[in-house]
Amino acid sequence: MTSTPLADLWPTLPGADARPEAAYRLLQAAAESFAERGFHATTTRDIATAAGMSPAALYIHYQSKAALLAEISQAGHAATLALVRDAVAGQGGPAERMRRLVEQFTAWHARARTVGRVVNYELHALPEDAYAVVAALRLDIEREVSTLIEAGVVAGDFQVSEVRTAARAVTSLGIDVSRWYTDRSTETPEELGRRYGELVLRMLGARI
Amino acid sequence: MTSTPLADLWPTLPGADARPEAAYRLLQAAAESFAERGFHATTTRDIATAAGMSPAALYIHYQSKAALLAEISQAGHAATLALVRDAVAGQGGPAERMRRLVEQFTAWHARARTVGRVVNYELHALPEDAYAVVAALRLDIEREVSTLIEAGVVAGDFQVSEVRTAARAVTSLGIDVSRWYTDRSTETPEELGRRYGELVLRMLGARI
DNA sequence: CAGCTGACTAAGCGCTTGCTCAGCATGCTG
DNA sequence: CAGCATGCTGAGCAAGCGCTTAGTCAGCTG
Repeated sequence: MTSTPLADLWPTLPGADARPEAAYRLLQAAAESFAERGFHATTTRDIATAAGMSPAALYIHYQSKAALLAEISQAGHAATLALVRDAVAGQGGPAERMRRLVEQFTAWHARARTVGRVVNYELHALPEDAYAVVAALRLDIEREVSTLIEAGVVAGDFQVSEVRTAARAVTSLGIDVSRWYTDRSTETPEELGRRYGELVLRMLGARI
Repeated sequence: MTSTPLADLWPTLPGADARPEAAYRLLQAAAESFAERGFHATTTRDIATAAGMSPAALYIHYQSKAALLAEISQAGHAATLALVRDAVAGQGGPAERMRRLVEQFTAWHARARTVGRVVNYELHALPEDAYAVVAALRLDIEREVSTLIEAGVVAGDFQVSEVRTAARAVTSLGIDVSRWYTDRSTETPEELGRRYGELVLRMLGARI
């Protein structure tokens, strides 16, 4: 039904963070429904039915419909930030690290487009406190990208006149992938990542 | 309250297409509310109140809440396609025309971000027939951009390995502007357009 | 001035929404 | 085996939804 690797985001095996399998099924159902129809067009009956239970069962595992959204959004943002930090702190010069960042950032937004849509396009539906957490994570992501571009400029590897605008363009390209990428897209997430990596390096005026 | 040039999209002066001022106020209120909260989170009471009338008055001017969305979406898409066609058919070589296209496409998505958000992020809420119209317009936009890139490649002005991917990236950059651009953005729409024009030309490997 | 029209409102209908609650089955614990 | 916690369901409540209806009123027409 979905190709989203939701399993990557939440532990399902027994352990400290383990939760009932039913709670996991609810997360999955909620993410798919939020991504397809949007938060407000999704009913608790939709989610519960897709997870194979009655609407009342949802409230045993989560406080509210919004709590499900908050959980998905926070986990998705945390995963994205981790991915970005990993690339920025990686080996090689600024150009090499930027290429890896874009490849992985892009591939993630294609592969995990279901969660990606919730992460990027359902922010306005978040309760205020969850929004604050998520907004901070988004700022961190943007800052990591800016820092890497700055490093490339200082090293003479990039030629960029406005670092903030360039950082916006880089993250923007990746984020928007979650909007348009579909099952029917001919490029694999990894292929798309490589091509976008190439385009971004040229955009930043990298000497290759 | 809003900086969106909604007035550009619908004739308000007396004439063949003129409509009561109240109908125009409803469009404006609906566009702002759909952009801020999304179609499903917007109530007919929200729209009517913002337009300074009772909920029932909405139905004198429009058949349904969805009809308002369809009108906004179709007018917005038509305006964007016109803008793109204008740039593609303009004077100069492929690079010069591409620069103008990106400048104007980007500036439009910043300036008309309210309508832009409805256009790009409320597609799923459109009735089926309106969606079909709009989907065709979106395909035309993508095709126009692809055609221009193709022309640049043939002329030896661009160096692009995958025309479709490059076209996606170009339109994607512009569309996503309507998501993140706000009143508080330091760049004017025109400044942003010029900077994005520069970035895109480099991305396409243009000899400048 | 009567007759009519178009723009509008107050009231509310039928339905769906998020969420609650009393009760039931299952399986673990002493 | 009693006692109890856990995970769940069926029924349903209060609130809010899109939209309709009956009726008001200003302003134009003959």
